[in-house]
Amino acid sequence: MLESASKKPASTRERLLELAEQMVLRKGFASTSIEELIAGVGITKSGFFYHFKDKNDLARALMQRYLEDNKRQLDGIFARAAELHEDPLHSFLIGLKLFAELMNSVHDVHPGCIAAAVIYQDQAFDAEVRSLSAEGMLDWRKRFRTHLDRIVKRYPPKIDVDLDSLADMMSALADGGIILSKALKDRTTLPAQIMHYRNYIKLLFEPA
Amino acid sequence: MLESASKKPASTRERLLELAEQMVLRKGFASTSIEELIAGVGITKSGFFYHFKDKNDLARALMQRYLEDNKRQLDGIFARAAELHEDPLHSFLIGLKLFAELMNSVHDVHPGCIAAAVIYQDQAFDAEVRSLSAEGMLDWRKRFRTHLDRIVKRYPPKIDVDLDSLADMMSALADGGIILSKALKDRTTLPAQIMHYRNYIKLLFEPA
DNA sequence: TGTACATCAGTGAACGCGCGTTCACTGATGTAC
DNA sequence: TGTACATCAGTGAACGCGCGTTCACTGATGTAC
Repeated sequence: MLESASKKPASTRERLLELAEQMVLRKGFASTSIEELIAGVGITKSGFFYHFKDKNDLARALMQRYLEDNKRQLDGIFARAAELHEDPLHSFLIGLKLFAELMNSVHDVHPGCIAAAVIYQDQAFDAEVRSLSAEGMLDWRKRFRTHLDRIVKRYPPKIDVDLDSLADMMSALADGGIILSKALKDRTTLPAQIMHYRNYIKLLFEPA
Repeated sequence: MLESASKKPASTRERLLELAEQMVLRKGFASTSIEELIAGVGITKSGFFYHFKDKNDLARALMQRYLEDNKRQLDGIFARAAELHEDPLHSFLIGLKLFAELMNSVHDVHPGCIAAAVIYQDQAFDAEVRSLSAEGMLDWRKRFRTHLDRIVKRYPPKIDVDLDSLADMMSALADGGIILSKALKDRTTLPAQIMHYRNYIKLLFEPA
């Protein structure tokens, strides 16, 4: 209530994107019809085509918006974690805990990851949208890899591991955890998987 | 060559399912048109409706076929692993290695998991198909949970973990690893994630 | 061994509906001089 | 301060095409007696 009072009213374009995201995550892109979308937002079809040149343009905007929100969230979490502890391993572990908590608190069941949703329908999108989703995955790799590089300088791992794939593991568990949570309608599975990643990092790097 | 010589020619129904699986994994269910499907198999549209009562019936058959193949594969792998070592932890670790190797060998890039594909388009399917995909996830949980229960009896874990979510972690990493591998067009990411799971299990249970 | 009937694996034509897209137009607001 | 023009955020009607589904029919093979 307090929050919504402080929000400025969303633009038509923003409301289109918001509703489209929900629909794409629930039904897939092809089943998300412009017709249903505009009915939900309350404009005519031509109004839609004023905002987006065609349906693929909507997909592109959706991906971009999603990736930006995503970055903002992760930046916030790990900036906060860095404030709370200066050691690279411990600040990373704190960040992962914060991430798990965030995934636990916000939603009923996590609505899903646009980048992952696109992957299973990628021939329905143009090349630009597909490469955006790949970029998103590589951004996560780079982001987590940076933490791991700092950790590995101070803490030798107990098992030799490839750091890129260890960074990727976070994406894999997030995407996989979301799928489990949607399939089983259980909001706890995603945070639980993030905490397993945290355990693995602990066991791998934390001295005995 | 040798293999294909020993194969009996696939039935029309089987060829429909095989092609439909590829198409669903590439474009999503809604974009997989009956029209394109029958063009690929070489029958008429009415021929399709002889085999499947409607499009959802195709989806149901697809899911069932996928889940059965899946079970057969995992049964084979872990039966073999049980032959190779009687200790529950070591035979599980062997099974995971075999699993990673299988995922590395078979495909160019892993084509995808039907159960995961369904999750991001679930409102396009009827309730039966959705519940089949949830059953698939629960089958994996039960399967891996059985191994973990036997392990935990002999080896106390170094960190207290919930065994259901530790079992789920394998599904999460498989689904997430597939998404990564499809997004980045890199066949190594899926087996790499399975090996990280194996590392985690080792670190968690193996005595120092 | 022949005939009658049933089942299997389809064909061919037609259906209506929803979809994405286009195009000419409009009323309200902003900007230049 | 008034007029002219431009931009913004849409409307309304029409389009054709592809889609899933239905229905009456068919030729080849299998089964009963």
